[in-house]
Parts: sequence; structure tokens; C-alpha cells
Amino acid sequence: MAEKRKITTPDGLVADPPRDYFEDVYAVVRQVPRGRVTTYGAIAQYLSLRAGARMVGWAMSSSHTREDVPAHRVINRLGVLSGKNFFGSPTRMQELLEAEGIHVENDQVVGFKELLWDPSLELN
DNA sequence: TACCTGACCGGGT
DNA sequence: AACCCGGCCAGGT
Repeated sequence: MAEKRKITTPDGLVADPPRDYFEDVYAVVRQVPRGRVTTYGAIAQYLSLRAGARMVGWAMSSSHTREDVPAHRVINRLGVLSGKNFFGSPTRMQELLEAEGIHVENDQVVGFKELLWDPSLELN
């Protein structure tokens, strides 16, 4: 996993360098265990991304070519499959989750709070 | 340039 | 949970 780093702007503000946090995001997603899920916000918080959870979603939208990134395990804070339209078919994301024993009802992971894998708690 | 939208989120109501 | 709001910032128009 790439080193977390900060840059300082001429204004003296500390910020994340633009754009290159994509790889950091993928590195975290690759560590989400089978049968567990994580959220955009949890990833953003773990990486201290100033850009926030929204840009984690942006990073994920560019991950479709990466077979080694289990993008289906990333859901929103309410347990909803908000990214399902970025998978081949409308049901693909759900099918991938169910293949891991995760139950989905109405585009929402059943019992997602118990299945949540928070990198801030699980990683060092 | 200005405005809009979006795999988002936390806080307030 | 639901709704609204402001904050976040990359791309498109």
C-alpha cells in the first residue's frame, strides 16, 4: 500500500495531493475480506482524504477494469448498493455479494452493520 | 467563466 | 430510517 502523504499549499494549507489517491483506495478495497463489506466514508476516513467519501466513489468508478479489486464489497453508509449500475448488469453486484453469503434485499445488504469491515479498526 | 451533477457523509430536524 | 443542507472536488456542458 502506498505511503500516506500530505502536501502543503502556498497558503499553508495541508491537503492531499490530487488524483493519486486512487491506488491507495484500491489497496484498501483489496483487503476487504470475502463475505464482508466496507463503505466509501470508512475508506476516506482511513486514508485521511480531504476530498472525502465522494472521491472514493469517483475512484471506484474508474476501477472497473481492475479484476483484483472487489468493488462489490464497497457500499454506502446505509448499506445500499449505490454503485450497482457500474457493474455489467443491474443484478451483477448483488449476485457477487450473494455468492459470498451476503444477503441483499431491495438493494440493501441485510445486517450490514455486523458485516462492516472498517479499515480504521482492522488495519494498522 | 459558471453551473451542474455525482458509486458520499455527518449533522440537524 | 428519512429528509434537507452544506462541504467535498473532478468532469462535462
